[in-house]
Amino acid sequence: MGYHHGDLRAALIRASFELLAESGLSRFSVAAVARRLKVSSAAPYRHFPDRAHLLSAVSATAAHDLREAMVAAVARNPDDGLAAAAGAYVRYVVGTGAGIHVIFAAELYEVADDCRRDQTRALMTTMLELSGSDVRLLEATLAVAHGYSSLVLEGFFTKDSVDDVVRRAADAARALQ
Amino acid sequence: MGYHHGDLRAALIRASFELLAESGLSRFSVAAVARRLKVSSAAPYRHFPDRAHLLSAVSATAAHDLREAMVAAVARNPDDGLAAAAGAYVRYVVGTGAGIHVIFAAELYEVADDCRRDQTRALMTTMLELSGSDVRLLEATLAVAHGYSSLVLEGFFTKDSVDDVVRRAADAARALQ
DNA sequence: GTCTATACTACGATAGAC
DNA sequence: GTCTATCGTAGTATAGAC
Repeated sequence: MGYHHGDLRAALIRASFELLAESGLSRFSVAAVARRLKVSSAAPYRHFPDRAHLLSAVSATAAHDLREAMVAAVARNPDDGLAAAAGAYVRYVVGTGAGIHVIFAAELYEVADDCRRDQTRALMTTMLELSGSDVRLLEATLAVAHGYSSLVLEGFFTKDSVDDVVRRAADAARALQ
Repeated sequence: MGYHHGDLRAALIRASFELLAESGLSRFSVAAVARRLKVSSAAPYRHFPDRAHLLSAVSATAAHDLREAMVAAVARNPDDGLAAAAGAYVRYVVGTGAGIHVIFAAELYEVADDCRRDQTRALMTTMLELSGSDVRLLEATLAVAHGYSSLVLEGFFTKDSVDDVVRRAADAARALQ
């Protein structure tokens, strides 16, 4: 194949995101990621011991980026933080396909990965702070945001722009308070 | 194998539900359903031309049963219909694993199946009526119900009883109105 | 660090016997 | 209507060459 990367590890994570955005978690595979990068199907195993650990690295990155997106959205809307965060969640997940079903995927439960643990904890902590430490409000807001994201990814809102859906999700989140 | 069924077709649909409830759509396969019923992996293909058509029959059954569950819940709570329906959605989906991600699965889009089409249309019509033909309210309520269901199936509420989660989902749905 | 090649598993689907 | 047997495909993962 004769293709060399400066940093295949990082490229694998990037390509994983592309695959998730295009086809979702159900179609994610190490082989498909390798194909996308035009490396052999064995190459990824030099950087990740197995499929679950690659997915774990994706989860950690998604948790980090999602948290950043939410924090930025709150900073832009200080009076409407939680709703803005819900909107940011929808925008991020619709764009990347990497929502809580990836970040907290059941197949990752027994994968020990300190980086992922740190990023997911930081994400949860931030979300809890945004909810004023109201766990019930947090879960309801997360349900709305995840629900809207899923409806988009499932193909329910084919003619609606992402901006519209983000707005409606934020409206729904606001109504919960 | 030497095992004979009176009605393998119906048994396949039932076993598919068991599989969905235990392992979710991602682990669903014709082979696994056949194993569960102790018939050969070829037997299902006498009753369904392919995997998608079996899943389509499951989708039709789920749409029918879910609609019935929602209608019954509304009848028990005439003053609080939409929230009760949202609670019934969560209860049904948590129990069966067959929510909108199964009923409206993308892999079924090009499967022609009049039965499924009728059942999914009836389900959507009923839900729209419950929302007073307010499409925005319907989508928000569905997002909440689907969101809570997903959080349960994803393992977020491990120590909470289903009844509790159903109540909280109904509370959240009520807040949207 | 990447390749080629391969073993193993699982699934979808079909052919032909009974 | 179900079986056994089989083919094709795809994915996970490993061994060994370079």
